Amino acid sequence: MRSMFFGGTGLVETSVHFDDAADNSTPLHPQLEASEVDQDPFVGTSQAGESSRQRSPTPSAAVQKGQKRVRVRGGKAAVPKRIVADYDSDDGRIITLKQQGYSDEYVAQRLMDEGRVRYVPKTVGSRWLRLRKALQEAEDEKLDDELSDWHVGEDDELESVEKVVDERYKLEVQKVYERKWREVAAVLAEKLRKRKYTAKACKERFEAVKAGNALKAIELDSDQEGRKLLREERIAANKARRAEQAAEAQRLEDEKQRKQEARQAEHHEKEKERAQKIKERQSVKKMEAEIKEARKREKERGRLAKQAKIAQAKAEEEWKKELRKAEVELYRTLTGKRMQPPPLNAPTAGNRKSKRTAKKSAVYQDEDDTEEDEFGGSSNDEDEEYGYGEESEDEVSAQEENDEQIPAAAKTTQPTKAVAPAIKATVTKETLLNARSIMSDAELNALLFERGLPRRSTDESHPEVVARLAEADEAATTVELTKLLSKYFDKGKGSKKAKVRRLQEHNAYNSEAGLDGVRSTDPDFQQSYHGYIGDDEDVMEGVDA
DNA sequence: CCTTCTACCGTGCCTTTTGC
DNA sequence: GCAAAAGGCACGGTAGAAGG
Repeated sequence: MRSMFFGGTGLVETSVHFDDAADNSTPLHPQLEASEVDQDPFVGTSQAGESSRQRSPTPSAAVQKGQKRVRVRGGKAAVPKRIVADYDSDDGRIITLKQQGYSDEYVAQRLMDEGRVRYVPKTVGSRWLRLRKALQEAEDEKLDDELSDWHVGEDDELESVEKVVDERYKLEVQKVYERKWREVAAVLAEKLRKRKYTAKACKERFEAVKAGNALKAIELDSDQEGRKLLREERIAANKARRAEQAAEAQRLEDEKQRKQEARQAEHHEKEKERAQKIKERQSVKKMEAEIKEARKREKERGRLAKQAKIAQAKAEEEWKKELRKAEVELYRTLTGKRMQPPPLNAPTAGNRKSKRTAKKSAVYQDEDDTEEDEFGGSSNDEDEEYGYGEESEDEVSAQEENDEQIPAAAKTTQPTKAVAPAIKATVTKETLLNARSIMSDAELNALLFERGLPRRSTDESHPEVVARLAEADEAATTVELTKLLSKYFDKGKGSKKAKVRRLQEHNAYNSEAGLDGVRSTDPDFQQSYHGYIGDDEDVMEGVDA
């Protein structure tokens, strides 16, 4: 907008104008002027709140001859001054600063700071507006004088520009005309002292009169009946038109409402979908939480089972100690001699175990005491693991010193079955798939002990031990199987075969591997179980699971 | 010379525009 | 939508011309 400020003729040169401020240096009150200039030149706005009129002692005198001004603190007082195109340096300053985009307030302050006139911001704005108008008029005059010759192509340019601008003005012109006819109707009503005709009626009548096709004044028309009919027709037509307009408006309203309802329905549907999705997500989360909880419970169960197993192993160890004591006591009671300890140089656990098992049999056959020295020898790892360690033997030795009576309880804890020497069992595909295949050597040894079976010999493989246990299962009576199952809270129902299978599974599932989820039927396990792969030779080389 | 009238200026209040 | 700036308008006041 400001680029069009002087009708597009560019910025105004402000320096060449006559500076009446300089010329106003002769003050009305020279002494005051001199003192202010010397002591406090152009400084201070302590009277900023006062109006310029109040500050000006004699405005009329100040502007007499057009150039006199009263110098006040912070510049000259504002006094009426004509707006002319041939402006002075104060106005030139205003123009310059405003063209640079400064606010009225800033310009007013700058004028004061520079010791010029003390205008309030509003006056700066007002002068700026009026100066622009005056300068544009001067510029227009100059253009009309100097640049009235049109050049080639400018007519076409003018026509197209006129079209564009005219388009913008059409609506404005229409509005102005409507206002005009409203005013005509109002003034006419004032003149007739009664409001009889609308703006529209005034306009139509005026145009009809001009065109010469207006109806006669009603009083002068002889066809009163025809006029009446005409009026009724007009009323009916207008009524019909209004009804049509109302119908159209109603139709639009209905359409609008229908669209609104459709939008609402769509929105509702989306909300529904969103709610469904949220519900699904919550359901999945709930399920995941349940799975997590189940896993946690399973883990806890495993931990408890492991603890129970350890407790069982400890109990077995205690039981073995008691058994050993009972054996020693019984031997002494029957033979009057001390029982021979196992040989010191027993090569392997398996060997020793089998020998000891044999010895256990010998116990009942009144064995002599030639092996007594061997019994107190060092034990191997396996012995320690299953309660045959030094400690238990020391305990036995300690007991020897005050062994006067055989505890009746000790006798009852002896195995009811005679322990036979280990005879290797045949490994078959069926025994290889036996649930107990997953059990460790130590666990199998414990099981052998628990079942009162001969200990594992050095050359007896893992699958062979499993097969031997399976044979023992088959050999057991159903009553015995039921008793064994009761340890696992199994009521011992079903056929003997079912009982055997369940016993094997209980043993396996409560082993370390079983608690970790390993099963003899797992392909991974079967691949790693050497006894399973290959022919009979391989089977004989079964290793720890 | 005094009074009246008119044009114009400075300013205040309110509205509109602009920039963020 | 809001605040600041600018614009529009009206009013009070003054200078100066005109008339009595």
